[in-house]
Amino acid sequence: MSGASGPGANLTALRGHNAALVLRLLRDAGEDGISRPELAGRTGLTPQAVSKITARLRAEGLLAEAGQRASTGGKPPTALRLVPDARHAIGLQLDRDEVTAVLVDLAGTSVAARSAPFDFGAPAEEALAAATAEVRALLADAAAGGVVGGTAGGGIAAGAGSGIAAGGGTDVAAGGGIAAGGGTDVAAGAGSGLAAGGGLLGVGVAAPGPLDHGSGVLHRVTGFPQWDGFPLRDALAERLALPVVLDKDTNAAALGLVTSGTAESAAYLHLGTGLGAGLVLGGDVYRGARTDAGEFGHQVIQLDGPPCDCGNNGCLEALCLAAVARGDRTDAARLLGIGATNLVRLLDIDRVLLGGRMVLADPEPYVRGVATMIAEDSARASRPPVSVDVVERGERAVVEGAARLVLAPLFALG
Amino acid sequence: MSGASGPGANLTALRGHNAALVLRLLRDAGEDGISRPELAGRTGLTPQAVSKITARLRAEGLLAEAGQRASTGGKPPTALRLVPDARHAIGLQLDRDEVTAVLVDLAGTSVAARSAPFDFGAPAEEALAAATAEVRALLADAAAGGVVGGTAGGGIAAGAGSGIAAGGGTDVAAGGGIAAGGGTDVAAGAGSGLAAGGGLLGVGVAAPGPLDHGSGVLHRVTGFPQWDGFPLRDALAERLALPVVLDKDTNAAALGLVTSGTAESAAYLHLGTGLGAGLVLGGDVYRGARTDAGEFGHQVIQLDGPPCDCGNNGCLEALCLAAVARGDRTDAARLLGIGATNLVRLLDIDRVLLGGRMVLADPEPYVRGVATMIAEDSARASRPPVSVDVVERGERAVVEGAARLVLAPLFALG
DNA sequence: GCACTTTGGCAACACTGTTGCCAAAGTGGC
DNA sequence: GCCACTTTGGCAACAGTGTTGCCAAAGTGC
Repeated sequence: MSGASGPGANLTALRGHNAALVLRLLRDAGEDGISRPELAGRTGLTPQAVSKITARLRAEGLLAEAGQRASTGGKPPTALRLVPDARHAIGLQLDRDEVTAVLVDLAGTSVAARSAPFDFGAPAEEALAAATAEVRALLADAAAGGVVGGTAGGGIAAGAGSGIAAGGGTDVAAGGGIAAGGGTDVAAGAGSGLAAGGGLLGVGVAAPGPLDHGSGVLHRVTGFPQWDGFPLRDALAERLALPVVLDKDTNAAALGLVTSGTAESAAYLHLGTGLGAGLVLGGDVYRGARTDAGEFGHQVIQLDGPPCDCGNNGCLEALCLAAVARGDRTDAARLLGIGATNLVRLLDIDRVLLGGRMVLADPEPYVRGVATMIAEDSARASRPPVSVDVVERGERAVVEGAARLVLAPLFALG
Repeated sequence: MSGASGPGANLTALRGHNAALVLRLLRDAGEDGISRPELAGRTGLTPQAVSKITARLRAEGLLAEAGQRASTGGKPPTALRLVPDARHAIGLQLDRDEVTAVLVDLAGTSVAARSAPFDFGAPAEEALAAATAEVRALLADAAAGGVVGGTAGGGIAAGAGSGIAAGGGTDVAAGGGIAAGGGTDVAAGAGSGLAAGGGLLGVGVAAPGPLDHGSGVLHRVTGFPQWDGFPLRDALAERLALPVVLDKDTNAAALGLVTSGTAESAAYLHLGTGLGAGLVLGGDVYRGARTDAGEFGHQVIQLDGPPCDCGNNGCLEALCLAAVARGDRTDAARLLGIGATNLVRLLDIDRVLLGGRMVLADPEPYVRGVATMIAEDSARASRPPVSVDVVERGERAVVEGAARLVLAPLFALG
C-alpha cells in the first residue's frame, strides 16, 4: 500500500494509537474492568496520560466506571470497563451456498445473526442484491429487538458513512476512526437511527479467496469466473452507505484469534472445499505483499504425489481431501499435521486452530492427529509446546471474524 | 518481548519515528540526495515539520547539503544527503571455521574488513577471546587507515557504550538512539577516539542458529553443545564496552535485503552446512515468537523420504544436501525450488535471494532452477512474477547484514 | 518587466504527554 | 482513636511535537 517508506506520524496519530492501546486493554479486561494505574503500567504511559485518555473515551461513551476495587494500602482504584453497546459492526460471510450476517458489539459479542441460502455462482448483481438484503434484514431484526439504537429508523443509515470505505490500508490517520458516528451531536440527521444510536461502524465481508484486501476487489475464485475483478467492497459500500472492508474468510477467522488468544503468532487452518490458512504473525494478521498469503493447501509434501488442480504434484490439499473423501480421517489428520508442522517450524507459530466444515463435522481426530504430530516434532527439537484446538465458536468463527475487520482499527489491530 | 499489549507512544518516540523515516529516505536516495519537499511528500509530513527534523539531523552531523536541484518553476530545491561517515557499526560473523568482521558506515558500505580462522568448537571463553581480538584488530586497522575518527585512540571506546545492549527488543524509545555518541561535545573524554570521532554505534553479531535474539543467548547449535545457554551478547558487550546485538546468520542476511531492495517481503535461502531461511515480511525481518523462525530446511516435502537428523522423514534439507553430495546440482536446485515455491505461495513473497557456500560456489544452476519453478507456478496461478537472484555481495552478505543489525534502529527497521 | 510558482524559514498556535502539587481515601502501627 | 504512610486521581503549569499563517528568496514563463 504505502508506496512511500511508511507514513509519518503526527499528533493525531499518536493520540489514536494510545487510545487504541487503552481500548484494547479495556476490551481484554472484560466485565471486571481495569483500573487506571494498571492501564498505565501496561501501556507504559504515565498515570496522568491515562487519565486524560480515559476521560476522552468516556466522553465518547466508550467507557464507563465499573465500581471500586479493593485497596492495596491507599485510595481504592476505580475500575473502568468498555461499554460494548457503544458501537456495533456487521460481519458478512459469503460462502459458496450460504450467506451469513451477524451484528456484533465492541467486545466482539454477537447480538444478532441471520443466514440464508446463497448462490455464489449467480450473476454478480444478483448475488450482491441478496447480500445487501441480508444485511438490511439483520439490521431490521436488531432494530425490532431493540438491540441497537432507540428508534426503529427507516432504512440503513442513509446519509451516514459517506464512503469512508477508502480506508482498509495501513493509513495511520484512520486510527481516529473512533470518532466515527461519535462526537457531540447526531450528525446524520433524520432516518439514521441505527447509525446514530448504536454507532454502526461498518461491514466486514469475508469471502473465499483469492482477493485483494487493499483494493477490495475479488480475483478469480475457483469455479466462479464472473467475480474476477469485481470491486465487491465499493459496490457494497455504495449500496449500504456504510464503510466496508473485504478480506479472505481465512484471514477473518485469523483476526478472531488475534482478539481472543494472547498468542503472538497463530495459524488458523481451514479445511472445507479447499485447504487454506489465516496467519497471525507478530500479533497481527499477515496478508503478504499482494494480500494473497495463506496458500497453505498448495504446499508440496510429496514430490511424486498425485496431480492437483493447481498444476503441481503432491499438494497437501489434494492429498488431504482425497483422504477425507475415502473416509480416512486419521490419514487426513496425519497429512494436515505434517503441513502444520512445516508451518510451525518455518514461522515459529505459537498456536494452531482448526476450522472449516470438514473439521467441524468431527473435530476430535483432527485435533488429536495434528497435536500429536506437532508435539512429537517439538519434543525432538526441544521447542516449547504448541497448542492445537478447534477454533472457538466453530461455524461462526469466520463471520464473527469478519465483523472484527471493522472493529480491529479501534484497537490498533488488523 | 513486550509482555503487555505493546508500548504506549510518547512525544520522544514520535520524534524518533519521524526522524528515522527521514533518515531512511535519505539513505535510499544515496549520493544524489533528496529535497525537503520530496521528503515531505514521501513521509506525509508537512514541509515545515521536515524542515525542523532535517535541521535537527544536520545539527547532529548526520546530514549535509548536496547542491541545488533544477527549478521546477520556482525556487530551486536544496538536495540533502546522508553523511555516511557520521556513524559506524561493526558486523561480526561467527562461522564454524572462520570469524569475519567488517566496519560499515551509515549507508551500509563496508569501509574495513578482516577475517581469520576460527574454531566454533573451542571452549566458549577461548572462542570469545578470538572474536574480541578480531574486533579490536579491525578497529586498529581502521584507525591506522584514518577511516574512522582522527585520533588513533588506544583501545576500544573504553567508557563509552556503558551497556545499552539491553535493547534488542521492540522498545520504542530506543528510536532516540540516534543521539548515541552524538550531541554537541565529545562525551567519552580521552582514549575513546574511535567512538567519539567516528560514532561507533555497536556490534552486530551473526551466528548459526538456533539462538534467542531477544535475550542474546545461544541455544544448542548442532554439534557444538558447549554454547547451549551461553549469553554471547552480554559477554561480548562487556568485553568490548559496546552495545551488541545477536541474531541468526540467516536473519542478518535477510536484514540486508530490507535495506537494499524495496521488496515488501523477501526470503533469503541459505544453503551451507544446513538449509535455513531469513524472512522479510511486511518490510521487516520476521523472527517469530521465540525468535526461532526460519527453519526452512526441515519442511517435509516427501512423505516417505529418507530420514533426516531432525527425526522426520523427507525433509527438504536432507534431500537437497544429498543431491549436492552426489554432485547433482540440477536436482538440488529443483528441490530447493519446490521448497521456495511452497514459501512463496504461503507467504506471498516478492523476492527470493539465494546464498550460502553451496550456492555461491556455482550460483547459476540454482538461480535458474529455482527461478524456473517459481515462475511456472506463478504463471499457473496468474500471480505476478517473483524475482530470484544470488544474494548481493555474496560471501559478505551475512557479515554486512550483521552490521546492519546495529544500524537498523536508526532507520526504524529491524 | 511582471505575474506566478516553488522553496524554506520564522513566529504563533493547538495539542500531546509530562511533571509538580494536592486532596481524597484507604491501610497499618501505635 | 490517632497518626504516619501509601495509593489514587485530578488540576495546573510545562516542555515539546507537528501545524498553520505569513513572508522573503529565487527561480520560470509570458
